[in-house]
Amino acid sequence: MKSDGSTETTSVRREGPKRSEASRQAILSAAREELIEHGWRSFSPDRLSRRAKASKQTVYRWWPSVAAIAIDAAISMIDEPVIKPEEPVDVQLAAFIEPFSELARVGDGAHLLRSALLAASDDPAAGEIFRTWFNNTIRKPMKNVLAQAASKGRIRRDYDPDAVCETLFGAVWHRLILMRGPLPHVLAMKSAQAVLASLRP
Amino acid sequence: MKSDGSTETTSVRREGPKRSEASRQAILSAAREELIEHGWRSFSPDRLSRRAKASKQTVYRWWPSVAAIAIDAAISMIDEPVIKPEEPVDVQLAAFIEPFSELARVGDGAHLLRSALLAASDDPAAGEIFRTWFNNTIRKPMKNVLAQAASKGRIRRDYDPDAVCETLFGAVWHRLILMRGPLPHVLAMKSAQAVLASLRP
Amino acid sequence: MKSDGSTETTSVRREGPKRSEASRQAILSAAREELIEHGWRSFSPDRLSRRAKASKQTVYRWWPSVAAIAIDAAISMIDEPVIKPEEPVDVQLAAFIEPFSELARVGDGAHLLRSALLAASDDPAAGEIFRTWFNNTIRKPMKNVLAQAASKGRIRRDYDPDAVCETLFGAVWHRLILMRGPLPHVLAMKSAQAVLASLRP
Amino acid sequence: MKSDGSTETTSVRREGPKRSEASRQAILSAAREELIEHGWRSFSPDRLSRRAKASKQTVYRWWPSVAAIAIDAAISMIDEPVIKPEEPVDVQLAAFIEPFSELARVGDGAHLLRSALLAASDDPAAGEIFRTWFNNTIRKPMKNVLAQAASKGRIRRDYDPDAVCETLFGAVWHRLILMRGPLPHVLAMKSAQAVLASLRP
DNA sequence: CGCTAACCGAGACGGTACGTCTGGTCTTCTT
DNA sequence: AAGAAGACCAGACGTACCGTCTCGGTTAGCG
Repeated sequence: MKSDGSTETTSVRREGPKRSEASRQAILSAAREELIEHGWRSFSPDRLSRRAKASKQTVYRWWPSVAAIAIDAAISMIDEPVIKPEEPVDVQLAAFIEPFSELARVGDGAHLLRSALLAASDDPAAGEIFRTWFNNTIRKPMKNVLAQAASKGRIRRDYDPDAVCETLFGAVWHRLILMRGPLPHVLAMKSAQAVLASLRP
Repeated sequence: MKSDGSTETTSVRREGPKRSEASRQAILSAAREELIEHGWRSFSPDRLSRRAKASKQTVYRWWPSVAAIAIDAAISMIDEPVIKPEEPVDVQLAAFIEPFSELARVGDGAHLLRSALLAASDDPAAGEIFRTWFNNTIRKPMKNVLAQAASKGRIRRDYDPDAVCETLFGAVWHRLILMRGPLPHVLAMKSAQAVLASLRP
Repeated sequence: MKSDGSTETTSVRREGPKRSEASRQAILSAAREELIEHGWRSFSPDRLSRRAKASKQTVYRWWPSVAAIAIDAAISMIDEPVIKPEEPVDVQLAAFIEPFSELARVGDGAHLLRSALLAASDDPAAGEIFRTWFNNTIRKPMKNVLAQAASKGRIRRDYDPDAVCETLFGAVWHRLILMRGPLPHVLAMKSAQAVLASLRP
Repeated sequence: MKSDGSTETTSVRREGPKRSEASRQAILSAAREELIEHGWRSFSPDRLSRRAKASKQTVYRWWPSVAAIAIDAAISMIDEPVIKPEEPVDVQLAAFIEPFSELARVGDGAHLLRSALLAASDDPAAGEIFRTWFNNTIRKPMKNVLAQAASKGRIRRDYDPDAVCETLFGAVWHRLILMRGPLPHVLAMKSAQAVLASLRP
């Protein structure tokens, strides 16, 4: 997630005070608490600014929408997947899901995650933020893993990488959003193995 | 959208201290329009009752929550899946997805569907309504189909029916909720075949 | 306050296509309680009919407005003044005020009286009902008393009867409506004597 | 009715986190119109804020109750009585009533006045506001006038100042609230003279 | 070292929505 | 025909929230 944008080397002179990092953190932190307590539909800038002891002006100055805050707040809690090329393919695929199920397991992480996904779905612009992040963090690396596997002959050559991604994460959304069920540790491996089973060369 | 509407012989009839079917239909119809125009987060009982020319009292009298209305409004647009036991298993499985992708293809059906899913996720009680419907309409019949297929030796005996359901519909949710992408006609068959490929005996 | 209530030997009898006296009494009685509890501005036909176990239809059928009910409910509690021609003029004049201050002294009578006066003032039509009653019960008899007194030479011949009435009851309204003060027993006599003092022949 | 209104040089200025005087005036002005058009019982914060183009929040922020607004709106239209000690006592007493009958004579002033009095009677807290104003503006100054007159031997020494006030204004209330009659110019002097007649030394 | 500009918390503003209660009307069923 | 019951549309209730605006104070860096 692009948070501050410190690359302003060109002509746009930023005179005077700079963005308060303390305020930014307070708002994101308050956002997490608010999303967990009240959910996405009742996520209100008013309560947010009150809880963060920040003025509404400050909130509106730095985020394009409340949905963007929700996504920002949640994404910053999801670790980057750690892929080790030397491991078997199923383990590598499962590694993409791990950060999600890990967050969903601790405390009210599932609620936070769900709220952010709802925000991404509700607000098209904010959804674009999420999709960009998802593409960079999940979809592209996964494509690489699959390409590698295919070149080694582990899976069929006529596989559809997007369909694989869809299937793997579809199960996550199904449990998280619709079923409000848990994301047990084994889910990642079971999904990965099922997908691979359908891709046997 | 309007299914019967045949009773409107005179101008605007009221039928006394019984629930008015005309009012119910007007509210559901207005709900569909509101969800499509404004989305779930801005789905307001105020605007709904104004559009339906119904009093808010009437809305609150007959539905436990706005989320319940959203789900009611969407579910009533989803046709029951038509399963023909004599057809191949992949066709039967695809038939469960068909009603969804069919609705998503016409007009703003996708938006309506997405809004209802958000409602189901936002409001736990309303989510229960959706889950009950999903269980009766999709999950249980699908279990029967799978059991039949297993008894005929078409698929492995150690299959997990919930995982199959999860995988099949996960792709739908992924496209509908997160990617805001289309649900092309072939998706149903492709998903069904991929799932079956992983269940080869 | 409950005037009949004795006929309720069986449960709740209904007596067909005549106006139900039981219903009328129940409504008036409930009206008194409602006016005392909630005051005029919050006097609601809804609560009234609920408390009286009468349908709103019945209320609207027999009274032209809620204000009329309030006045009806209060007036029926005010005794007719008892005038004895053989007594001194000041006693006779004071006798007109007595029923008011008597009602105001018992329980929440002052509140009931005040509410009815507000109703009479708020609703012009209902005000007319009150004025008619006041004219017949107070103003005309008082005029007779004054004419008698004048013919006996007790007061000046150029008195203005309406001004006398106005002065006597003005003090009552002042205390009752604006000051929310008590109407002590001596007030009637003091007012009467003050008025007479200004009419000495 | 509009007293200054001169500050509106630019279109509609807002002046930040201080109370907006423009808003206050708009609300009081709208309140006067609403009270005249609909009376006290139908005086609704909803319509008031709509007419004043002010938000309901703003109304509730600055007034403790709707009744308080009604009283504020009316009182601000009643001029302070102008008492000249060198004039006869009856003229001085009449001067207290003059501002009331003056307001009642112009346009719908009587309706406005009546509505405010009903508000004062309906709401005990708001009534207290009115009583405080009445005490400071009418009762205390009148006591001074009477004390002066008594010390000069114009009236009896054993007069009751509250009874005098009650009698003088009782006639006003009687006409204004109950009889819905006019407050002719002569009323003030006639009442004053009648009261004084009963106080002859 | 004072000026200026962007920052910040605070909060008033006109609006809209919340879920509940009420106002009058109407309809059905019961007596 | 009268009455109890209650559904209906309309809209008021007081509170909470929306996004915009203005205030007064603070802080950086340029002149």
